[in-house]
Amino acid sequence: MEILAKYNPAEVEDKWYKYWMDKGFFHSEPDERESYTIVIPPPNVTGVLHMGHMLNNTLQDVFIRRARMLGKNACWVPGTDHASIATEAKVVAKLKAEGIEKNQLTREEFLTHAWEWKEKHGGIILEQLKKLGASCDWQRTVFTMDPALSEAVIDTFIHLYRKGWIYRGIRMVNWDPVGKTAVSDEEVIHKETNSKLYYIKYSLSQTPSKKEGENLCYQTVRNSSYGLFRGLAEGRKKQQTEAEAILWDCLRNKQIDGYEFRRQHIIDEFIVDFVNLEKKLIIEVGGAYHDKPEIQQADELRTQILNDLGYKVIRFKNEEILGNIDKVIETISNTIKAITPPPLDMIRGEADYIIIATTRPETIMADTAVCINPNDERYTHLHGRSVYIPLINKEIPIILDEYVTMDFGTGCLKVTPAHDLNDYELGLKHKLPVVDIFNDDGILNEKAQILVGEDRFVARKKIAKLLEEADNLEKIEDYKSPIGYSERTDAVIEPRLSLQWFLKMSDLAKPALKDIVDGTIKLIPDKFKATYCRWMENVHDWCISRQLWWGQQIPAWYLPDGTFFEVGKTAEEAIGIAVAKNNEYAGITSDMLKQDEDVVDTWFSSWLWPMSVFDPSIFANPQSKGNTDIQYYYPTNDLITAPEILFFWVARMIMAGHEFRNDIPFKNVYLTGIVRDKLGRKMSKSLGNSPDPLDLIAKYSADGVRMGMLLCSAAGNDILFDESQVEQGRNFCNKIWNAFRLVKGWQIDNNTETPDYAVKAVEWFNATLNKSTEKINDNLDKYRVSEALMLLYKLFWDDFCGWYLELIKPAYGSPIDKATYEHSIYFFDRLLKLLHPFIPFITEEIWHYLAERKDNESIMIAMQPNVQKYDATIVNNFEQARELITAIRSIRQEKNLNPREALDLFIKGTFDKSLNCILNRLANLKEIQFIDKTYSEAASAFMIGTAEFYVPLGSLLNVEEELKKLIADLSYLQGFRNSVLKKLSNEKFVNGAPTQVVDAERKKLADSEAKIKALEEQIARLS
RNA sequence: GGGCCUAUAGCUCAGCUGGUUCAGAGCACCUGCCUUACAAGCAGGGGGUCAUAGGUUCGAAUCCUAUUGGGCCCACCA
Repeated sequence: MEILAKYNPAEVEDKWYKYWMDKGFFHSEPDERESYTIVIPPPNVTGVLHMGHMLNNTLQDVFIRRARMLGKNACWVPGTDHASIATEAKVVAKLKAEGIEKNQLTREEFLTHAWEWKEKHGGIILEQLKKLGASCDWQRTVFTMDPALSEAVIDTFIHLYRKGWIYRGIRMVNWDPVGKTAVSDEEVIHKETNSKLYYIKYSLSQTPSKKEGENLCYQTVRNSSYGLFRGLAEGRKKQQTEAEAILWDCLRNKQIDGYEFRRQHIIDEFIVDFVNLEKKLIIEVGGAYHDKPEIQQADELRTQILNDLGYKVIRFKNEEILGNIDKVIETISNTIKAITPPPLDMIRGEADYIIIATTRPETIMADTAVCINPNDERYTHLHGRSVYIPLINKEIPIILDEYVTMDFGTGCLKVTPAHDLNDYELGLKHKLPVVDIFNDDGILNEKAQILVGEDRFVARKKIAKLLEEADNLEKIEDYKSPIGYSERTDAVIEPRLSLQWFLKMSDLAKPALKDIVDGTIKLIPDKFKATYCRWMENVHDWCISRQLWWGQQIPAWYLPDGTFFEVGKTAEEAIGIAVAKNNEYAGITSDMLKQDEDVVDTWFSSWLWPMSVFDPSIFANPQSKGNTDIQYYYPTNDLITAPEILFFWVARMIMAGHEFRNDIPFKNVYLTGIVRDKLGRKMSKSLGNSPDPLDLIAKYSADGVRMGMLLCSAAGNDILFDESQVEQGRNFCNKIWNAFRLVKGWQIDNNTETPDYAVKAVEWFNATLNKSTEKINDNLDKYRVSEALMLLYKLFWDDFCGWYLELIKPAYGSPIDKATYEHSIYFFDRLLKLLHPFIPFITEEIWHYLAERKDNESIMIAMQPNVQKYDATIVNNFEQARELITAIRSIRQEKNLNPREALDLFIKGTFDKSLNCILNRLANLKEIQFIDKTYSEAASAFMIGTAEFYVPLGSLLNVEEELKKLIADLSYLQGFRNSVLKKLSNEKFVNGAPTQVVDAERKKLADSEAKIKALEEQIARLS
């Protein structure tokens, strides 16, 4: 048999993958064994493999391969997701590049293109997974738009609709103007974005012009009276509240011949109580202060100024209003009739506008109110008034709501119910109309009146200019604010009202919450539990419709006039149901009905995944037991996925599991981290910081890449990926190969007796192998994959190669005895089996060389040997010898001794004599003597545990240095002993701590004292 | 703004029930070696006040509180 000096992964990996496939080792059928099932988180059908997939799928493969080797019937179901938005976007882009617009095509034509695209590009990612070594049951490969699975989605829709959980409603949705579809909250990414805050003047009157200097002649008078007036404002307010309220009730309801009054208007810095701007009539309500002469004087001045401004002023005392309101109204009515209306442009005032701050000036045309906080004292005069939208001069009311933050912007908020979620809610509360000025692609429509046909962002720039020209733009500030972007198209999300289908979540969420709370389903790591629970407690209804073509078309039917008719799998079914409910529909025929244009959200198919991959027929009849597959494989065991989709996939699968199977979909959810680059940035195409996994495989082998990923992948923690880790993985594979070459290169001599050292080495490695296997299994059972792998790494590299093989390897050209050889092969075999789930290819390759294999054999279906009992003292004694050898090598290095020169060794204390052969072999010793007194010659002395060791060095010994070392050791030990003493002399400790701990401390004390004694003797000897 | 997680060697991280497996691993680094499996290697070595400040305890990297970094999720103040 010829073994290559250099391991050739590319060839080997392809060879064995093909072998596994040909032999059908990946395939699973239900049998009497315990099942172990994983369903793949289906990657996008048109996606390509990225580092996140690599990590995720490597982990799945490790779990699956391990389960298989533990004798379970392991089944890993692969498949792809149709990913409606992402795929449709790609197809649209591809068509566009060919000069075809989507809107030129019919639905059927478009879908033909989409399917063609899917056939061509779909499943590339699955082929890539094969390169990685994924042991998926490819015969079971599923696609979320396979006919049966699509039908399952439709059945689910119908089932939930009949249950009353799916409804249609107008909602504010996140609109993607590029994808022209609604997206779920989860698909919106909020990014801090640089924008601008526009301060826009909204006029309080239709002709807001203030001619500078016109009123200058009144300046002096005004100042004197105004100050006085303001000083009394507080007292006035209290006394008049009631009277004003009564009067306002009448005026507001246009009880005076339909004339409109405004309350607390400012005219030339005077706050007047009520004013009719059209007729320029001011009504003042007054109280007791009128008696004071200086106030009467001020009032007269005030009236005079107002008169000069063209206003007619009438006054009522509080008592008059409270006494006989009818008479008051009559007086007002008579007065107003007598007034000839002045031209509108005469109306003016100093603060004849308010300023609102907005980041979206292009939506002002859709404003239907301006909102202020009722507690905002700056604006009390605006209560009940209205303003005019600049440029289009549309009057909108000022409304009051505590929702408005007083200290943000100007404290005035423009309310645009059609284009902002909060404004929408505010609009609902205040019964405001909704004006939608955007088309579905974000272009302004005719309702905007101006800038019709412009894109929203172009309109923003243009309107700023228009506002500036009209003197309506106060200022522009730079501003950072979080903006929602579509996850799929990266377009800025436009909040938009539309008619969508929703799924009621409250009832579905309850059992799914309970499963996680009580641990029926375990999250690994469980730090995600809290987040999960909060989300499930505050779950929102799920908008399940998408304005796309690629996906499962919603089975709802509409009458020719567009009104909703009925839900049904087919038009005929819908008619049947509708007619049964209402005989009036008897005349409807299927060709009159039109199916809903929209498809369901992709997750509305993915949430069925753990069931639909096995038996998609159960959704038509949720009571059915389902086929053998689903009965055998469901619930699945582990789900390995990313925490970012915990909510919109994992949680929903749990919900669907309860709804359709009355059972959980999986027992454990292993959450991987996000793969980041060295600098901690998320790997992404746009950053270009993600290596191509296939390039990495080509460079470092699949085994190497798997190993590199796994070494740094503690569950739930993000992993900072660095190529050096993959390099380490490759180096490890190389190490295994070389170890194998060594072992396989030996000549076996049946007649040679096993040397002592080999007997000892075998004895020790056997024990240490079992001990490590136990630890590795324990870690794997707890999903500590990276730790398990690191233990294995050290077991192979350090223990097996560094010590075992070094010990037993015969001199060059000499043969090895049969027993040792066979033991070595046995160890190698066990190591390979332990390693196989992590690095499947090289282990398979070597395993086949290791012994004669039959045609159908493979390490991947071999059983993991059971851990055998081992003698811990063997491991411990060997450990002592190992430390001793290291110490001797260290002395050699320090003293610069020729490694070929043999040294003597004196031992005082406990040491397993039978290991002398090991010392001789690895430390090149002449003589090993046991003594019971401190060694008195010039020697380097050191301790391992309580045993003392001396390496005579004669004149080479540097007494001063040696002393220094010993004294340093001594002082450390003394400090250590003192701390232990302190503990032991503390009654609280002795009484309070568990006896084990106290005993351990006692032993520490005894040991340290023995050591101190020995050190003191050594120091005495040298000095 | 609300919540959660996190801070340990130059880097990436273990450290599980507070106590000799408590200060660890791998990588990187330094020194010496091309020794017949392996320089993608071998042998040896130096690195840390466990973020800061308090507290609980006989005893704290570990538990509590606060502060300060870092991250994530939710909510969006126009």
